[in-house]
Amino acid sequence: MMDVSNDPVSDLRAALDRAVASVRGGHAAAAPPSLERPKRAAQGEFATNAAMLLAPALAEPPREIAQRLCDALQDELGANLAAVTVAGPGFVNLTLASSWHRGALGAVLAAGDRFGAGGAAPPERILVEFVSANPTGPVVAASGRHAAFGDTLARILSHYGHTVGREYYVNDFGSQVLHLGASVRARALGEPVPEEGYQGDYVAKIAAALPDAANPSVPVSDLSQQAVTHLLEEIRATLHRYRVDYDRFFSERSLHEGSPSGVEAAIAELTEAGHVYEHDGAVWLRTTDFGDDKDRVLYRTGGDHTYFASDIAYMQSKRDRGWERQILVLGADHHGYVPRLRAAFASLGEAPDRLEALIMQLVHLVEGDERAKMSKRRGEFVTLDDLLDEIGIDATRYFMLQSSHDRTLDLNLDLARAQSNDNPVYYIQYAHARIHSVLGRVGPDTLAGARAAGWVDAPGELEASERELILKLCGLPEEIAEASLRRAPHRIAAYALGLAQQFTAFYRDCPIAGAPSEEGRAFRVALASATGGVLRLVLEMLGVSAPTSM
RNA sequence: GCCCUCGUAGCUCAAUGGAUAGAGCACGCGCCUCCUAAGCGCGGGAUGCAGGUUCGAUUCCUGCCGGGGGCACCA
Repeated sequence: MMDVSNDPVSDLRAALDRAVASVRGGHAAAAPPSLERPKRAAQGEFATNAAMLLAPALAEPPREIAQRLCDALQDELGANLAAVTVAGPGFVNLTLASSWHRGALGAVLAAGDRFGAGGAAPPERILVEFVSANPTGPVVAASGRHAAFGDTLARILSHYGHTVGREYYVNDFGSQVLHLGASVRARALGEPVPEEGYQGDYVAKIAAALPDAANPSVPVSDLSQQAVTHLLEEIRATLHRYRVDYDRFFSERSLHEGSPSGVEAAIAELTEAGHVYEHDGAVWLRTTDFGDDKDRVLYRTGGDHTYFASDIAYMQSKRDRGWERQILVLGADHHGYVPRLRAAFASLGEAPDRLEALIMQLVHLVEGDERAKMSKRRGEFVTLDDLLDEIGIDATRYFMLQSSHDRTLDLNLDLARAQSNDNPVYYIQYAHARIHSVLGRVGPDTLAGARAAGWVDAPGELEASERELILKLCGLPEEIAEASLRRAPHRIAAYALGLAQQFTAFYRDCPIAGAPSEEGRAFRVALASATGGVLRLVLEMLGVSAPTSM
């Protein structure tokens, strides 16, 4: 559970709940009341719709209920409440006193790197599988979206209190891999690459790197495995450069080894549960029992397993290794596959909602007026490494994370190249560097003293941009919760930009090193320090570096 | 044809039932004796169309239009 004393907004919500309880008597509200930041400054620092929600049950005008709620809030919050008013159709607007803001800053500083952490209720063991591109070529630029999304989602869920694993499912078994091997062999011998093969120049590089490439006594199937191993190392290195590291690269091949193999064990379990039947010489899973629109084949006529069978065995493996929830980050071209996966998951006796498929929309790399085609087989693609060389790791990660995963993303290469300094990520990093610079100016003793000070009883009113910045900082726990619950890393990208903007406004309005009083200087140093810490925290979640000078 | 998904400023994106829809880029005009001008201020500009539910809809529902994707004993 969240440590309530380190989340000022949670404390405020608790006070609101008590006030609402005293007003509503025995009546129940239709929904929990909101407590949110209004868009306009004239509407206070927080607003609640509680009175409007209570109106039907109490059969009274919302504004009258709101007036009683104002009195109850005044009793709850005492001197920490500067103003409370009824507005519009029955909103209650609150403005907090400077003592509240000072206390809130103290709570943020006390929380440190744990600010906004641990809200998950209950914490779960969650496995996030992402990218999982076939190991038949380098990582393409578009996979950078999947990689950044999956990785940052994992970081956010982890901060929120879940136990999170990252896996990459390696399709190292089957005909695509054999095509790769045949292509490498053809390149090594200077022969034309087969129709079904891979044409890219990278195939020639692999051929040059593998001693057995042209050796006729080494069968193509062995060569295929060597090529996969080689490519997998490249993939791992590229993703590591992109700050994406996995707990495990899970081999599909391993599901076919041993006796019984993973696939055999999975199908045995499904058979035991009565979901499997034979028809026309093939073995089928009755996925229509769990919402799919047709049954699916596990073993084809002739005995070959389908990829679906391997996928089921992999889901079983995840389950048996103790993962309570499985998140799959899939490409838009796989969404038709989801109903059968969900049906198979249910057939394994799991609650269907514990398998979540997040469908990523496409990334288009735009160059000039054209969308670059990215086909591995034709060798016409931009690799993730190319993109990182071109616009940098920080800009790539931020750009990929900026938009919601269910929207298509056009990444304009010309723009990214020409205007990389205008990317929002630099603005955020600049705010962080500036904080570091200012804090260096005041010296370590002042900094330590400022951080340790208690602010609650200090006199004096705060400047508007000081209050706004504190409120922005206080918004982090809620953003973490939203980003976690909605699987929406882009919220954190938007928050980071907003926080940087709020800091810049404070920096403009309020001299830090040159504050008029000693007490005010210490307070501003503490505020800048807290902001730097939260910026570092969110940049870390985004996988973007937090430079101390620029 | 059927199914899924997305349409918000010129462009890239925010906003999961709240009040006058927010940023960045681009554009126009102003700001460096001043803790980093990679910055700040001011200005114009947007919810695809039509209904419905609601005190209140960018948000939920229906239809239409437009983009993307999917409808294999392929991988």
